[in-house]
Amino acid sequence: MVLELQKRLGDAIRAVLNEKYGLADETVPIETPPDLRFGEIATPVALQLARKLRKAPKVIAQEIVAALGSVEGFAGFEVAGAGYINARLERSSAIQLVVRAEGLRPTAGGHALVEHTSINPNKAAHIGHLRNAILGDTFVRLLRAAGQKVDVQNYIDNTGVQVADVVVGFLHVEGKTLAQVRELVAACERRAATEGHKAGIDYSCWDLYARTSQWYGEGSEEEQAARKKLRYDTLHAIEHGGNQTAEVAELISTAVLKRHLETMLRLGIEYDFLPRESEILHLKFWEAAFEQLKNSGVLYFEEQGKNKGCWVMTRPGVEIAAGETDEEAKVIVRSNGTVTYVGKDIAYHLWKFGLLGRDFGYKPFFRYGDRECWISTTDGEKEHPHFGGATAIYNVIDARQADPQANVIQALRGMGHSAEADHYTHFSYEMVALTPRCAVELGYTVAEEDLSRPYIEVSGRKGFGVKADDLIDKLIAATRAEVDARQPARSEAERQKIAEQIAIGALRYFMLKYTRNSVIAFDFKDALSFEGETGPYIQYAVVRIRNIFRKGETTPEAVLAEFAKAASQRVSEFASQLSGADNEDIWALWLRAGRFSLVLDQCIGASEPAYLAKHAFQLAQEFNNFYHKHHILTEEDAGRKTFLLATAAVVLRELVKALALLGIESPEAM
RNA sequence: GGGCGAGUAGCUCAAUCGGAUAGAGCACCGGCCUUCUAAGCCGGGGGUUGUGGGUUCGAUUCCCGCCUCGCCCA
Repeated sequence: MVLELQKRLGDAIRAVLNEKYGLADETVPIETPPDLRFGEIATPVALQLARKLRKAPKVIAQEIVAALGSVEGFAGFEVAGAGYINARLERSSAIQLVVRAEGLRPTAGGHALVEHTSINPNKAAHIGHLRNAILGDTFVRLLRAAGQKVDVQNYIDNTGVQVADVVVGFLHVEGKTLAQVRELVAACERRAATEGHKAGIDYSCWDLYARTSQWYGEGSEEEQAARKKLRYDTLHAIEHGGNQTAEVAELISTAVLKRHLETMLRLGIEYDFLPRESEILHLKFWEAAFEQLKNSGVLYFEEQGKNKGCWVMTRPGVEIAAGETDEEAKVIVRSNGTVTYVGKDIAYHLWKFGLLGRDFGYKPFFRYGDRECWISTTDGEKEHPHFGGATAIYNVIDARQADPQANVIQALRGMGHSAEADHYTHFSYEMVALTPRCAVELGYTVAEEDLSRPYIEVSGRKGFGVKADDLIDKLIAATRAEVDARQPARSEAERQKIAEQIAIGALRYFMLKYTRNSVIAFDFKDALSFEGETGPYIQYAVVRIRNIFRKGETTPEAVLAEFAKAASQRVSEFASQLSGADNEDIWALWLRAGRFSLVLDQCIGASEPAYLAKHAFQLAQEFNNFYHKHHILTEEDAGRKTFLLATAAVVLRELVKALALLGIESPEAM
């Protein structure tokens, strides 16, 4: 409702500016005033025009208001402050728009591809991965709510150095054979089925990875050199494929990947397709991309300087005189012929936009009940869904990867794919670190100089961090204890379900309340909090509303249907329910409820889910205020009671909708 | 050395393209459960927005210098 009326006001003012002053295409900033006494929508447009028109801002504002006349949906306009134009809405018609949930749908169409999670399949997922997956999954939900077709991908680097390290661990630190690793993987799966995910292969790999990383640095210089060689020989064997080492890597990475999918499923996170590095290598994506890069002149062969013998990338705006070399140029193919990570990433992104001319093979990998998650393979099934060929892509990748991401975009642009480069979004976010206190609490030894720092970076290599499943378990245990105390009459299964809903709500909200470029200094005290600005606070507001309808023996749907039917005859009654100082909070609540499409628009425009998290919290907060001030079920005036019930019903609908987009369920009881 | 990000209340964070009195949560202090659930509500103290300049009718926001911290690259 608010978005629609903002747009209408902006259009009306632009028309006035055009007619009255001959100003075409003037941007009209639309704002929300700091207080309801200034109206509901405002613009400082007169302030910015003062110099151009050489008139006092107040005079311009008055002229615009006079020329505006009446605008549908608005009760009036006034000039305030230094020259603001404040608009007041026609409240009774505005609430009808809110009841009907009318708003501008953001332009639908387009095929978006969101890549998130992308955990190295060599150890258990940790809290940093949770932030990535929750941000990505929430953004997928937002895009879909805006009417876009979205494919969700989780890129799997199953041939990288991290996987190689656990393979070295199994084969050379622990001295296992392929058959023994196969048996271990199977044993872990059996044990995890009965003992829970702590018995999973990802947990054993967590420790082994840390041990192996340490092992590389131990022993004499000769031993260390031999171990380093072993590491790279293992990596190359895995990349090449078709040998026992690669088979171990395949076993481990596949088993760990399955665990990751299970962990994420606990949070309601699902994927459509899992493209793997092994297929990017074996299906020779790079070779196809290399030809295109050479032909388009993006890559050139360096004849001299420190990058002699490498294929490097031209840099926009950098002129290299004849005989000179660009020492800062990005190396894509090293002088020994190996391709850098950025090179392979360029090939992969050409595929994402349907520009590579090659495709993966596909086979089903993981079942979500009603649908299948597919994985890449060299020889796939004949019948499969089509992935790739997107018109817009979003890569949920942490801020440390900003440079390589920029390099890929630069390569696409250099190849002439400027439309694709424009629709390539590095959905960047900062890391999740641990507070020193939290690290000490977990039993890690923290260096003296680190104790005074605000946070310490987690490190999989050191085995330093909080595992995702451990955190989820801890949250469920805490919520379960509370639910058991509050809901003794409910069944075991019901209590468990509610506890899980609250725990996941707390976790997802915690990861979404911070804007993306803020480092989260993780602490159990904050993450296990269920009060104040948290998921459970919002869920609690939902439960309160549901209780009102339960005790009132009616439903939100019935109330809203009746309300909508009678609306046209009751305009003046609504107006009186919403006027007067005592009702200002009720109007504020309706207004907040009507902001949804505006917030959705802003979230997508800024790639920032935190705005919706904040919106949901504010709506819940204003509802709690309303809840204490107006007692609905004991209201004696029937018309008033219906009006209050309709208010609660609309807030319920908006809260449930917003929570669902944040991936948070709304419990029946708490 | 170069690049990117950050610095706002005791702590953790917001602040819609430069806009009206810089807002929340936590913590602290004081109230509110015989009512639709207190995982809640109300009230209170808390700020030279790192620092020095500049642009502007107006700067937490934009520009320049400096300081501190983090990350990436060489």
